Amino acid sequence: MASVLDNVINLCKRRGFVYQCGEIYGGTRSAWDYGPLGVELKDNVKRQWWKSMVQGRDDVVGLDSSVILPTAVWQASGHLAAFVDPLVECLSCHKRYRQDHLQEAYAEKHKLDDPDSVEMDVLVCANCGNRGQWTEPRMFNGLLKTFLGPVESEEGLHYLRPETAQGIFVNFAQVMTSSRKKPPFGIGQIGKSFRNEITPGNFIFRTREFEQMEMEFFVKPGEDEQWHQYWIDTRFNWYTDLGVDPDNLRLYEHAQEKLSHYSKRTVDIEYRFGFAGSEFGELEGVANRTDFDLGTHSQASGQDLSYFDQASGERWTPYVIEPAAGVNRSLMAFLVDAYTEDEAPNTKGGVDKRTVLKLDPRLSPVKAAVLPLSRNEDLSPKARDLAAELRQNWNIEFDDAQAIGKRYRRQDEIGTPYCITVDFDTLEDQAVTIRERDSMTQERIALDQVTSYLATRLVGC
RNA sequence: GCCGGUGUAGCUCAAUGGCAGAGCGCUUGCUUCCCAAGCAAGAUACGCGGGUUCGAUUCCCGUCACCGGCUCCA
Repeated sequence: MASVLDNVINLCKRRGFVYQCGEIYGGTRSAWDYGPLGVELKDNVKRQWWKSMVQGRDDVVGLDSSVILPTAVWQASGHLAAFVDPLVECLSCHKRYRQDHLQEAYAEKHKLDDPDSVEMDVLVCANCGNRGQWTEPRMFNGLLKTFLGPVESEEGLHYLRPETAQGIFVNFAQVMTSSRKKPPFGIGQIGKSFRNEITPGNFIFRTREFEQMEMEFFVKPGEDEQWHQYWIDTRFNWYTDLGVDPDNLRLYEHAQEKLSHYSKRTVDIEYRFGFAGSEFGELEGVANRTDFDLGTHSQASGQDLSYFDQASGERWTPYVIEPAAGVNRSLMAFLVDAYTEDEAPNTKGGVDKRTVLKLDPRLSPVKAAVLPLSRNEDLSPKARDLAAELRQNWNIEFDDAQAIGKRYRRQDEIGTPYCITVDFDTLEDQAVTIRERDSMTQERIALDQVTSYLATRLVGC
């Protein structure tokens, strides 16, 4: 039995939302390419985020910082140390473990204070029961390396960012003064990040190249906990406002001892993707990063990144609340949540399956399709003219191939909210039939009113 | 990276050590055609490399990719 997730993946490949990267050369894992419909959808997701998180708010400004930063940034941020994990492998069954996890588990069980002192030859493989048979630990680095400059040497070693956040922290003081903002305020940014994941997988869910929508919100210490809750709620509502069923969303509170090196508290927003192993998958983490980042960058760079509060005469380093969302993951969640299979009557008196993407129109890759009732020397040009007019404002498809019913279904499948039919009566009454996707209701609208008809219904697109 | 599984058309699946098949989809034409209609025509596949063989999509080896697990978290 194919799951909704399988159906969505299939639809994505079939209709050109997502292609496998480098497929003609056998493909590569790590990344995916977005086709004609995929790029529209992804762009719409990003635009909606930007509108609600940056443009729509007086207390947030935007930024676009670079992928490559000075190596010192990653030194200070802790990523060079924290993104490296020691891995060991059981010589008997070849199962792999993180060495520090094994040591911690052993130390806890035997009430030892120092996990680092636990020798490998006492550790037992949980999978096969073999004791003390391990490979030497190998360091696994999660950062992608590249070499800058004419000669490939260690001096040219740089890293691609594993998160966009650091670009915000290092620009904090400049943005604050040039935009004349003061805490509480935020800096938002959308961009690509890179992580050398051990196992990419679950379609576009985990990849080595991915896109993030991050916002760092700077607040006065002591006010951080209220703001943290505010952003958890605000971000949860963003998904439901764009049509995601709240029953398919949940909040996941990170255990205290498993928090990232920078975080005091993190709450994830997860979606019920229906993965084989774990049903839910993370869309977004909302973290309280405290003053960790500005603090370490102040210290390492020698630049003062604190804020002088004139009202109270105090100087403090802001705390940071970070809602960090995955573009590709949320795109996937919107698709899975919108996917429905209706039953619709057909001309033969039977019932057909109708696949409909019930996407919010703001996310739909195509806003309307213009369909002449049949391919005809009078109807097709008339319809092309209308499509050209509407294209000034929206992404519009024109389709006159094959039967009209089939064309409606094709549009339903990609989530197009409106289908506009030019028929033989149009030549007489200068009006068209507009059919709405979910209700399948039809209205007769004068040709010169079509733009304003759509404009009132496609608000925010 | 390791363990297990899988690679045939856009999709879902057949068959075969000797010319590669279907359904759906797609393209073109015809039909005044409003919810996957009909008729006709057409395009498209054995993941890649090597070996065995007179001959390999089929058997063997390697490789690449995908799926499931380990590790990760946007």
